[in-house]
Amino acid sequence: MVLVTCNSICYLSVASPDLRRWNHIIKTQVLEGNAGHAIRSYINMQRLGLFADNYTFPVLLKAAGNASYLCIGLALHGQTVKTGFCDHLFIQTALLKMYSSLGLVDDARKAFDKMPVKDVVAWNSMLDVYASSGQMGNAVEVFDTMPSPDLLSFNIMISGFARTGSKISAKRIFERIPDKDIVSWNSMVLACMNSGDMAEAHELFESMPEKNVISWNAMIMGYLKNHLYTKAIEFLDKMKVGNIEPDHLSVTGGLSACAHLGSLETGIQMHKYAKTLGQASSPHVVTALIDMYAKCGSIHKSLEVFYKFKHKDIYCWNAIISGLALHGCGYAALKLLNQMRANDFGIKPDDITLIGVLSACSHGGLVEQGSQIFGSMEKQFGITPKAEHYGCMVDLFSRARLFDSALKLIETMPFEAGESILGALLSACVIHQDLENGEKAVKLIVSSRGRGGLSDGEYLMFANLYGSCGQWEEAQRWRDMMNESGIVKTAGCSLIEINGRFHKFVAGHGMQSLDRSN
DNA sequence: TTAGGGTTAG
Repeated sequence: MVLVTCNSICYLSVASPDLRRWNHIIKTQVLEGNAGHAIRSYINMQRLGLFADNYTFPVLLKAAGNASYLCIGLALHGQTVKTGFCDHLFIQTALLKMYSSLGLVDDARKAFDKMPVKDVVAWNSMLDVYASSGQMGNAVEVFDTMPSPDLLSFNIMISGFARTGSKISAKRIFERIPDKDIVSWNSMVLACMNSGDMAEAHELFESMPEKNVISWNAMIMGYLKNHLYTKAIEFLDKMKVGNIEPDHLSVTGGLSACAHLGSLETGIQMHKYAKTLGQASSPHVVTALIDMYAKCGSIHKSLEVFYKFKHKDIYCWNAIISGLALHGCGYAALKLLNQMRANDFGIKPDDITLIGVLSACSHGGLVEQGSQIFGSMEKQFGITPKAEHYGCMVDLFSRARLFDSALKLIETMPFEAGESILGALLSACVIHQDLENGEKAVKLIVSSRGRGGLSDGEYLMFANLYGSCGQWEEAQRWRDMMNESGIVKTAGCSLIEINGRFHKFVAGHGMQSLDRSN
């Protein structure tokens, strides 16, 4: 038998019934992430008169699931029925998983229900389908029915509850495990973090019998999620002192914290540290660097990192375009949009790219260009505008004082105008001291939500609108209404770094110095 | 066969 390789697709030049060889080839291709090659190998195999067996089908079904090949997946399912392999336990489980990967949870359940005999792998696979899609009610039902749950079953349940931020349910399961492993502990820490209970997360973290890099990252990411950025950096520092080497996600978390704090100095140090760790060219880290430099005010450093990086993917492009938007560089953002689509890179913009581009147009006052892109999103980019895109356009029109266009867009859009869209409209009226249009916006907001449904921010914006136009009595009336409704506005505050120290400005209270604490 | 945040307007 002679194997010929062409573009990583294998052909047998001599028709040999060596099915085991083919199974090995297909399996390797799937493991390498080449689902398309695996399917094509299977087609070639069939051309040679060979048929799939109980080793081939699970791998093929996995390939179809991984690559979201719905039609191929359905055809393979049909073949298993025709050939009788659908009675095979492993193939039934593979079918269940394939439907799950295709996002067809109900079909996965059907495959599960059809199984006459279910082993623990089948039960766990069904549990995982529900837990990873956030359907914890169904997961509990399966978990309670299964005959003998193992450690994996318990861990799947905890991670499912962690994802939905259900700390109490997660803990109930956690406490039932006789021999917890590191996955159980890490998932439980995440459950606490995702439900906002940082104290308990910390307590658990301290009492863990062993920790790995994922345990540390769970703490860093948890603090980030809960907006405790300096705490996140503190944990990264502690990793350095301890024996755990931070990985690319630890560094990404640290950079993200710097971005949120606007701390360029710490960000630069973090960049140096990433270099010493050899992670400065990980795609995650590069994206976080581009974002950090832009958010900390240095768009030039941001561009430098972007241009130096050779393997630019959609995340990098989106990060730099959003960064340019933040800095009001409308034309530069448009230029990069064209560059990414050009043959050299050939990357297809997604909905996030377009949010960045539209906001760049908005900040740069490029009304015509923004409108043109928004109008051709479907045709040119194959992207249906979401509420966020409408929000950018309302912002763009409002900033350019084109209130009629903004109002018209709000009236015709297929969504109910949320707080952010109406807020964009209103804040532009405040800036331009435009009482007439501002009142229109107030009426729109009040009528869409009712007076009882107004947020504290909206009450204050109304008051600001009237105040900015010199209507002090009306402004006071809205403030009074806010106080009457029992809303206490949290004081606005901002952090700024001066010579390595953080200073906090709280509205109405001036400046406080801080030592790296929020 | 179970654990982890790269990019998202105002």
